[in-house]
Amino acid sequence: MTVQRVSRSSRSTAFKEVRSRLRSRGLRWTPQRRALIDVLSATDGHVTGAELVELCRDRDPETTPSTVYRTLEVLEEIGLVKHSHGRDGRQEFHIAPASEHGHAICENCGEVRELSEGDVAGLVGSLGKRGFAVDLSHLTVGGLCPRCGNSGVPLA
Amino acid sequence: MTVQRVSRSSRSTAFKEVRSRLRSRGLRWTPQRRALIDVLSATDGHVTGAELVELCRDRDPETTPSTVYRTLEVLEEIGLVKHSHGRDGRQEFHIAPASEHGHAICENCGEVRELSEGDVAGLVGSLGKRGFAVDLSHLTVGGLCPRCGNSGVPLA
DNA sequence: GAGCTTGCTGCAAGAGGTTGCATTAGCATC
DNA sequence: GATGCTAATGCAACCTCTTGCAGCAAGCTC
Ligand SMILES: [Mn+2]
Ligand SMILES: [Mn+2]
Ligand SMILES: [Zn+2]
Ligand SMILES: [Zn+2]
Repeated sequence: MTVQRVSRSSRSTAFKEVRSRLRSRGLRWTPQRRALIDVLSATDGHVTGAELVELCRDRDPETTPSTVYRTLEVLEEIGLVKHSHGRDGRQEFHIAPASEHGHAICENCGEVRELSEGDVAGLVGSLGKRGFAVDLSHLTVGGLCPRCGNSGVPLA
Repeated sequence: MTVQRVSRSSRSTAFKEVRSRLRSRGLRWTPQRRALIDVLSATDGHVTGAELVELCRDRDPETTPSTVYRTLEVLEEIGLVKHSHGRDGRQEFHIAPASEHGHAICENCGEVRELSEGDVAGLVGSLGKRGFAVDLSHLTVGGLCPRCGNSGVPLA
């Protein structure tokens, strides 16, 4: 009971924040956007665009993909989500993480691990010296994880 | 004249090499594969899958996308090409490079630069210590190049 | 609450790529 | 040169997005 009350109130707080961030840019608060934000707030980790479309359809079967994808763009502009690209290049979304980070993806089993600052410091510094400003959420590296390294036949 | 004769002969040598590499695996030498290899041998740098389909269609308007993409997979298995993923995650192909390498892509202007061993040494080492074997051709990092860093509005 | 502006939605079409399946055609053998 | 095994092709359908456009509706104003 108490738990539920807390989670409900924290969610509606999150809604108000997003709503005002949209409104301050002249953007609108619509049922479709509310539904997507609701879905996003209930997910952990990485979700693909197609998965988000499905999750929205669970609430409202009328959901249109183009609206979802366009809303995701808007939410990324206001900093609520970040996307990266999984193997095959599919989009994956995070609820805006405390810190941006890159990803390492196993090409055999699909396991995703987040990269630490230390992991990427060399690359960021090296490119930085040449004037290239790295966008951490678009730093993706494929390879084979420890479990797949000896046995697996690489896929992607 | 001399130049042309040399380039023709070096190309047909390349054909024979690929042909025998295919045959030794029980794979076949078809007109469609020959056309694609011909197209690939005439390209420099990075080409997208869709571009290759178009280039093949220039030679043979009957060209089917699925055949091209499947042939690219085969050519990658025998080591003739390597693919990586550009911004938006689209596939890009290289004629098998002397050394594998990662890519940095400007999210504003699309410029691609190849990463040196030094650029990625830290990341490869750091992941390596945790048992993750990096596939260099699937190392892509987005960001803003020197020209776009101050002015441009990021796209992808 | 009615009107108005303009952002948003839904639809249809299209781009890039993948997959299952029936048919075709390499190529090894005779 | 004909036969047969099986790999490769072409087709249709599908997946993940993306884009243009006409109509709809959020939300400001009076
Ligand atoms: Mn790939
Ligand atoms: Mn992207
Ligand atoms: Zn793995
Ligand atoms: Zn640039």
